[in-house]
Amino acid sequence: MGTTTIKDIARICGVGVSTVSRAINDHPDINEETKSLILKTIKEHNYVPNNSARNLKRSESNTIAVLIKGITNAFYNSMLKVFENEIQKKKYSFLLHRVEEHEDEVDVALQLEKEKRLKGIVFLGGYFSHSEEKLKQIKVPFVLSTGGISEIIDKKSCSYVMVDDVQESYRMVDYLCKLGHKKIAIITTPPSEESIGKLRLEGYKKALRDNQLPMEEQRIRYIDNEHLDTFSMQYGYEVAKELLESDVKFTAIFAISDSVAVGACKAIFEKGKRIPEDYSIAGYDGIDITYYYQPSITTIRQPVIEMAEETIRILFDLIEDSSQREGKIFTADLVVRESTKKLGE
Amino acid sequence: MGTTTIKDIARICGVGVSTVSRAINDHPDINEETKSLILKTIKEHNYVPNNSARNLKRSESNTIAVLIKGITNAFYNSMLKVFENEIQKKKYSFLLHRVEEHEDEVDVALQLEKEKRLKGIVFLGGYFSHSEEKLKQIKVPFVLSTGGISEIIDKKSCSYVMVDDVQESYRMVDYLCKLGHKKIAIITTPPSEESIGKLRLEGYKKALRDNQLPMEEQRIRYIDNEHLDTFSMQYGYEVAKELLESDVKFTAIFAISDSVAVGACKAIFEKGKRIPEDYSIAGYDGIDITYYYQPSITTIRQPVIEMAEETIRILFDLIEDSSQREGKIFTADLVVRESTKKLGE
DNA sequence: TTGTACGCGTTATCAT
DNA sequence: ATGATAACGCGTACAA
Repeated sequence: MGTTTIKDIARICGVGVSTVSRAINDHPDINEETKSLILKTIKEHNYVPNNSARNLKRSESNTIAVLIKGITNAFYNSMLKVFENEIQKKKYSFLLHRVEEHEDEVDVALQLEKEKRLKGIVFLGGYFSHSEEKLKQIKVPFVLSTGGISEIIDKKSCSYVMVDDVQESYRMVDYLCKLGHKKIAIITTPPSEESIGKLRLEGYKKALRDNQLPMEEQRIRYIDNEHLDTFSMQYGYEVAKELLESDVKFTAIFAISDSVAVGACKAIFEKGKRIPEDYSIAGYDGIDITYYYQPSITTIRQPVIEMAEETIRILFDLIEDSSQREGKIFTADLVVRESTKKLGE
Repeated sequence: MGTTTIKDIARICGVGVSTVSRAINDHPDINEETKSLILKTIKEHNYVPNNSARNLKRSESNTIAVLIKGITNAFYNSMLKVFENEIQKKKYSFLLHRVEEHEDEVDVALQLEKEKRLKGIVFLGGYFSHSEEKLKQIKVPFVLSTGGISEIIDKKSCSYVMVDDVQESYRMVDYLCKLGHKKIAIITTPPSEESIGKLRLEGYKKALRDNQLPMEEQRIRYIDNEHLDTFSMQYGYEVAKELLESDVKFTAIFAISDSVAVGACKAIFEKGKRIPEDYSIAGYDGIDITYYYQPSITTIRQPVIEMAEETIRILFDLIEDSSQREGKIFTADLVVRESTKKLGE
């Protein structure tokens, strides 16, 4: 014998398979006694229904999938908690699926949609750039959440919840300018990398321009090394170290993410310099460590909880009211902490 | 029409379904021309095979699943990378599945085993406590990796890779004792919580005993609040704050995890105290931030890469050579950094 | 090389 | 309330 199936249980109980099915799925039309008998034998024989067969037969499920690319980012966790709760509250079930870096998230979605008869999809994170044509293939409601949406995508064609990365990084750099910093370095991703770093760099450039500051290529910093995760502390450390050892002048660093900022801080401390007395440091994301780091780090905090709530709200609107697509751009907070100070004070 | 199936493709191409199937699955017995015609039409019509049907029909797959409980822990990521690579290298496919806190990981495994015809399973993290009887139900090879294995489980009955949490936390506390600290507080999980914290607390107690130091209940610190994640920075912060505001004397804190240690540091700084001059702080896990924090934090570093490699090695041994169960306990490193110092120096 | 027909394990429809 | 049976979409023996 291979694995126990519904037929085995039926045979053992001396009933038909449909009766067993009824027992499993809490159907009304079934005698309480036979039901409990069946349930008992199921336990005894360790019978586990085969999900593939169920999904195949079922014409629909109540599953919402959350596809997440680059699970590394710490703040996804708080969003996931919200998703989980809200989805459960609505009596749907929740499926978290991690998308590998090299995979195409839309392809994965398409597969899952068929395999699990999804009711809805949330795309979390990642730098979303897909042709409209491809997105059209997705037949169930979906929402793009967090993470820059490439300009390639027509925002009119799908639902999304995001912050404007260009504007928010502009906000930070502008703040540094207003503090009197004129030589602001940025630690960003290499140009070859399709990522949110592009957008944040753009905000940096725009802020310098608006503040009539020259943009020096020398102060745009990155390392092009595929073995280095560009959103890690180590990356920030390495890049900042190179910067400090060069003869490029600067009084502040804007790091593309909080983790990178932390790494940069370490490099600065190693050179015997102080923060913010010698250099001001700013991050982006608003993860826990910025509050707990010593000194605490100035950052851009995305309203992750609210964004997650809005994401799921929109998704359910789409599902239940089959309403129109809906997009929302959130404003982030500039959280001023100890790592930045007015120049010359 | 609902969704396109293999039949539709067959009809469109004017061939039989089996030919289409052969094209999809790279079977040898097929004419190159018909194959490319089929592949072309598949693309054009955006046909996506239904995985549920495939899994149902397939008697076996080449999938290795990694079940992970409490995805929060940062160092799981490095292990996952290893798993992913090694599994790919062996031409297996990799399935990551997150297990919710309230779910039973073995039940999930049992389901997945049937649904996906798994070849093997890795249980990652979590405080593993299941009856042998339950584990016996899993028919495919599996390895328990990282995370304390409850004493309930007979280690002789399954394969595992782990560090001895009792011994390693003993190592750390013993080190603190040898530095001259006689009043060492511990920030741990509440007794109600079934977790790895129990084991680390045990090591703490044993170390005090062996160093002829009295064990003061007052110095065993925790907060019993289900809304607080006990492995978070915030938890460390809150507990340390309570400790500092009590009149309990101590010169060192051993935190149950690095994140907790970071939180504790913050609380200490807020009170205007210094590390390590006023208090020594020690963590556990060896995550990135301990190196980048200011001051850098003394910790126990688990050899995660090696452990991951060993895990996958054992699993493949089990699968391919159907060899016997195998267990390995790794020794962790005591990484001495700036956050701890000899008392009175 | 290609097509037909059956079965994978389950749910749903229809009798009974 | 219960049981037989037809799908669900795919892979694969087997026949051609």
